[in-house]
Amino acid sequence: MSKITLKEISKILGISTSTVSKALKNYSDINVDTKIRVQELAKKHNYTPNAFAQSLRSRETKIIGILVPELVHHFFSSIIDGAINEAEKHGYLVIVLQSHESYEDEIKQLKLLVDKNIDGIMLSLSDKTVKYDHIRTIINEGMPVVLFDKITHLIDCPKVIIDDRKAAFSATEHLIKTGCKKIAHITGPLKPKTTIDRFMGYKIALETYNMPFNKTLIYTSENLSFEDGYNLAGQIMAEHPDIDGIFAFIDPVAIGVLKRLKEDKIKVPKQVSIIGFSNWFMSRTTSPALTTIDQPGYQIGRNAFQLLLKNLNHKREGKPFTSETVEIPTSVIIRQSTRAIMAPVI
Amino acid sequence: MSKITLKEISKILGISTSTVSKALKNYSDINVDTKIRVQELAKKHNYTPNAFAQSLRSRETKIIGILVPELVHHFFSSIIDGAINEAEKHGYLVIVLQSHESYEDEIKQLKLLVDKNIDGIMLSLSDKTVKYDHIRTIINEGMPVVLFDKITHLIDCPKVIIDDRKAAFSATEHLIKTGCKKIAHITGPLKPKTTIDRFMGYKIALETYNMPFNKTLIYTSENLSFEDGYNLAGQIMAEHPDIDGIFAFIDPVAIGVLKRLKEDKIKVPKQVSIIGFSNWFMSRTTSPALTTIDQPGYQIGRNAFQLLLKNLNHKREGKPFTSETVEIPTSVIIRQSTRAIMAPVI
DNA sequence: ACATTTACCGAAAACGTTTTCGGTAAGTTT
DNA sequence: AAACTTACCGAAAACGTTTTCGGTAAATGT
Repeated sequence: MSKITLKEISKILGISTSTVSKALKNYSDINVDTKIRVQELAKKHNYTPNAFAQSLRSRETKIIGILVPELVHHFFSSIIDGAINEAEKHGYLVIVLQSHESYEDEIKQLKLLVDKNIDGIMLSLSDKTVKYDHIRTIINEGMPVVLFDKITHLIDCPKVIIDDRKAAFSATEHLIKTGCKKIAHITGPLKPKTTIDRFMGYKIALETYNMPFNKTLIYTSENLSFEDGYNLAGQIMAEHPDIDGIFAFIDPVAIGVLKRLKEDKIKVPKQVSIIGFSNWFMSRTTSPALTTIDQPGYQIGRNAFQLLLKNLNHKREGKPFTSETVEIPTSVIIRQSTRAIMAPVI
Repeated sequence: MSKITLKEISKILGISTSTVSKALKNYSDINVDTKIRVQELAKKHNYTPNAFAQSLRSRETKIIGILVPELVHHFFSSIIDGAINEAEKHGYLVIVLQSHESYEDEIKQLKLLVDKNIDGIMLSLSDKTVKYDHIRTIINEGMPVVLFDKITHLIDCPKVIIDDRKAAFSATEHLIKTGCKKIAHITGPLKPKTTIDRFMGYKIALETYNMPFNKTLIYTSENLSFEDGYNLAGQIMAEHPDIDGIFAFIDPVAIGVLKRLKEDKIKVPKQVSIIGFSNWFMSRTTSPALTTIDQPGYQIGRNAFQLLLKNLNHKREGKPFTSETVEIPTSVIIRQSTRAIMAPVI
């Protein structure tokens, strides 16, 4: 019942396996009649080449790996979605792994992928990763690697990113332009680059619009959770009752804030405007719906695979790897948790 | 720079590849000194066996495939999360594919997996799938397959499910027990088994509690979207202003309903109770937070892999496949969109 | 009639591993 | 001293595919 091989076909037809192989691949030095006989028999028995044997010879699996910190996450699953679909178009399958934001796991999972001889790796770094030799080693051994979203510039390889600083600038700018005078920022765990970038975007926006930067307006959410937002909102309004804008690191936190403010009878956006980050699915379902920053995960995944593919081809052709960085634009999704724009609308 | 092989080790040490192979695998007919020499050299050069070559011999890849209708979906990504983690524990990697709810894609993706000679498949059927020969064929050719969530009993293989009917019964029962007298049900697209099961659970609950079943209280959401819920809520309240409970097929629909009722100044749960299904992440972030049914995706994934593993082993040992069905229990997550239980609490 | 081209096919090696089946040399038993 | 173990190692085949390099026979050119 199991699959037929070249050898079996050759035996049935009384010809050599080389001829069968060539007939199926339409080599020019095979008689048309022979080709037809072979191809018909192959079709009849539903011949498909044995992938192991092909890989063993070609040293290619047509499988890539993708390692993300967490899979159950709208942003990352969108990226994977984009990558899988793009990969499929080019005949590649995708193994998905998670580092669970652990440096050790990241190393372990990468080793699993390398040992399986997959063709390339798409990688988003864990928050804990601050050393990069494990990745450099892999690249030096000839494995094409593309970094996306959680990246470091200390590794020389293609990268796909969004400009967090620019996006955070836009978010803060939106609050300013809609009339906010005193804006708090809920930031994330200290180390990751995204935390710093979003904070910097916030700060630069204030400076650009000649607004004072006040350190006490920075609050930290350790877990980036709904609950964190809920609790911090209470603290913020207690310490700074005159606040009129909050820029949260990420949507769930913003939604926690929103819920708390509503419970405390603080009008959103009349008294306090709220802007989130990431455009999670649920952000359009809150009341009022949450203004936020859209991070196009699907496109990031698509682009990352395309960069990977380029290097897969380079490798096959013996060319050196590229290491370009692609920036995917973000946009402000204006909903009802911020006030209407005051400047004349075009 | 690339990986060292048995042959190269054997050349360096001046012994045969067979000896090297056996030394690394601790065969008893190899001298201890030789073993040590081989193992040290292997470690020094970071030897890892070539996976293709192993697979070619053993006919095993240690890779499984998982095919879901959509990846970007909290429920499915949780399932995949559970499957990946469980698989990893047993040395398996996971290729993820999507059918995008298309019958043709399902066939195509399954073929990709089969052609790659992966060891087994975890599958959740697309909504469009009503014929199952493509799956039966795969199983008959010896591929271990496990069905989960979107299943059919017309295929003889292991299955992991939740009892939708029972869960829907509990949901409706909860509304009844908290005092609802006239309950509408928003159902999904007609064909899928889940739609029918949840509808049946609703209906049976009504009958059980001697409440009339009224056909006009059944509304259909084609897209199972937030927007559908939003719009249907308006329709429902217009046609049945005296309704006091709504059981929605799935959380986003319920949240759409919630938002609309709030906009229409209808008190939830005072005037109308709402219960959803699936316990999406966002359901605890709404105000009032949504009462819903928890479907433990992670556990489903875990269990499905365990069943698959059992058959992977059976296959290796030449035993026939099992075909047990595991039911994962659901639970009602009581939040604020339904009233407090009236009966004495135990 | 001989030389040369063309058309077609197959042997063989290679990818890297695993395992069976001997085989040799040393040591042990009668 | 002959027979027999034991300890250790290697040759070889197998998994299935791909591609190079000839090789043979027929067809064509002088």
